[in-house]
Amino acid sequence: MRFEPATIKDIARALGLSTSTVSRALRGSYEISSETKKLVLEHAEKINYRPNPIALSLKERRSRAIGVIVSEIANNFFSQAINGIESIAYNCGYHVIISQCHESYEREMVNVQHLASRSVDGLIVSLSSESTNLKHFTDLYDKGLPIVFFDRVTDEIATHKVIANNYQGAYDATQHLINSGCKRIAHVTGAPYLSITVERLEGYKDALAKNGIKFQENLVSFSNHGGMITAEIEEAVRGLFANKQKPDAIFSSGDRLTTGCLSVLNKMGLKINDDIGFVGFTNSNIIDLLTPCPTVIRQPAFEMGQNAIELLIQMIESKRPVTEFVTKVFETEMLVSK
Amino acid sequence: MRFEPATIKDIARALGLSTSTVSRALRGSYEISSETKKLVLEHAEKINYRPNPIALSLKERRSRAIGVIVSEIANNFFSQAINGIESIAYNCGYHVIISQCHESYEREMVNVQHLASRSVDGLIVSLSSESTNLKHFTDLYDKGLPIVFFDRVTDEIATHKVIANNYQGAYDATQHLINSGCKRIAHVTGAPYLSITVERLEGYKDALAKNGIKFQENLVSFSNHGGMITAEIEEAVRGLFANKQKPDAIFSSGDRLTTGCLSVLNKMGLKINDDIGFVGFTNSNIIDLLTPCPTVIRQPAFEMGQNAIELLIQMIESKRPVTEFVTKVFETEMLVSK
DNA sequence: ATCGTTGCCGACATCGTTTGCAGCACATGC
DNA sequence: GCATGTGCTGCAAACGATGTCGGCAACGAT
Repeated sequence: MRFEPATIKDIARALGLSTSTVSRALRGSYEISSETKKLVLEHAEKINYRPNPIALSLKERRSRAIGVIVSEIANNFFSQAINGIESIAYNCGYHVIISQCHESYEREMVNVQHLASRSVDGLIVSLSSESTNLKHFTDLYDKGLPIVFFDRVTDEIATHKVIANNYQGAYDATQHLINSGCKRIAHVTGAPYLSITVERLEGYKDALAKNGIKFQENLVSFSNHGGMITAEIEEAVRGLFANKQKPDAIFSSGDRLTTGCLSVLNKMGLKINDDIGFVGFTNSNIIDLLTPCPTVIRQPAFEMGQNAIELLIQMIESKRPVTEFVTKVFETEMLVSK
Repeated sequence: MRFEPATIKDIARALGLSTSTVSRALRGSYEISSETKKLVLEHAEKINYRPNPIALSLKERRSRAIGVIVSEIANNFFSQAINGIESIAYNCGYHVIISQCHESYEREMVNVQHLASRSVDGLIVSLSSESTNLKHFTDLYDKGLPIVFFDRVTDEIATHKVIANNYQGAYDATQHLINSGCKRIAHVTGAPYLSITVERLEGYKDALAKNGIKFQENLVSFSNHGGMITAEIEEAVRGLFANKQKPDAIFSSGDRLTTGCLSVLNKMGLKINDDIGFVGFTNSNIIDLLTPCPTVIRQPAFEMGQNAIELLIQMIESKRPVTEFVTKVFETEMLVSK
């Protein structure tokens, strides 16, 4: 079963013209008589002709498609960011191809190859938890494929980056818990190599230091799968409570980690705010339905997505190689529990 | 700035061979000497050669890409279904291109055109709220483009369909509310033309009838944007409470509608189960964090996605036109509030 | 009558890849 | 010595569209 769309040849044959004439007539070239143009346009309309973008891509060596690689779309932050990306791409005539790596290095590598070989004109990437080796990106980037990183970025590649002010968000979260009287604040976070993990950990540590609270290694728990695996979070949280001095608050660093932590605390019968302080990074839009509603740090995901694609399109459409790169930092917002 | 990957010609030139020989060597044809093969393979590896899929698509008139059109990915049901689609597509060598129509007919039409003209080999579609005219699908379908509908389907096109047992899910939901003692059960649902709306409404009505409760028009509220617009739901819910006899329960029919209703009820200060009965269709995975936790109807979204793509791939790879179509119905699951 | 111009159109190459066919060199069979 | 076979390789066409080049008519100007 095959789908056979009309081609420029069909029109040429039907009208006894050459393909070049038809092609020119369709794009309204001045060298075609208005009579012929009319004929061609009418027949094209009649047989519902659409130019084949595959042929165009081959000819023009560009696909007007851009690839997006995130760990999971079932994550409020990413789905909102993708909406932002799409909103701009759509208006600029670009198609967005979304790819999930499910926090796997292997999968990320395969997806990158797949997208690159599908001739995307550029890539927007948030790194997977497992990505320490970035060769699959540098190889392509060095050959000239434009890449913009967002959220989980890397210092190893000099290009545009779009991130949230993770440091400040984490600082604010921690300070908020301290202001609420918490003293043993645990930190549940993602894979240790990720930029977001490092930055948020910094903010957490600095807030503690500023308030004269000693940082304790055993109050930080890294989850390598970033909350994708429920059992991992459960182990992390229970591990924190196995300390001889239990934490009196948790600061969680990521959408899935936050919902995961809340689930586990719920399962353990601990009430947020009453039994234990809680602040988490999340972009969930039903977080306010929880009673009591936890304090959360929200990232402007939509705007971050928009900014990332704007930068990418700039790179793609730039005549000469881009050498000046920006790192755009968006402020986070703390929604305080009522 | 342009990305220039290595081509078969580069290999041919470097090795003093013709492109045909290189092509055959790369695919291991028996007519190429093992010596030449080795040479070609090694050089291909060295310059990191990848076949250009655009050129392949043009030649083979297929793209090994399938398009998915849903209203929004920021919807638990859809993001889970997409994960199911992806899991199978990935293993079968197909690429998934996701497209959102945001419940807009216009947008759906543009996306379909865009995908079709991008030479996708097939389409998996859940209709938008506004789609009554299906010409953009029938045109393509009649020309031979394989399409599988899921979730929101149509009778107008004879093809494979994958749906949940919406009737039974709605029936169970309503029966559950009746069993809990509710008598004036309101129904907050999506656009009236959608198959899911009709089927769920049927189930709701039949459950009422079976229990000797008279169906009342003014207890049903249709939201044309399916919960995407918060204000619309708020108006819907408040409208229901403006009846002289207020409802004592709400049955909501859709992921975003359910979370939307819960938000509005929360805002109105009404406690689920205590002040008002509630059951809703949703695939949210943090619904159990709500206290009290509402009873929900869950669809096997992942499996539905898997089934849809299996059927689509069957159609695509079938030698002769498919004439026997199945409508696969998946049972829903009711998770009763504890 | 010749030249230049203009208006209109077609032949052909191109993008990267596959594939049917042709051809060459060498070996074997008679 | 000639036909046949076989192992290997190259040529060219094709997929759909664009763009460069050149050609052909008809016209006015010389």
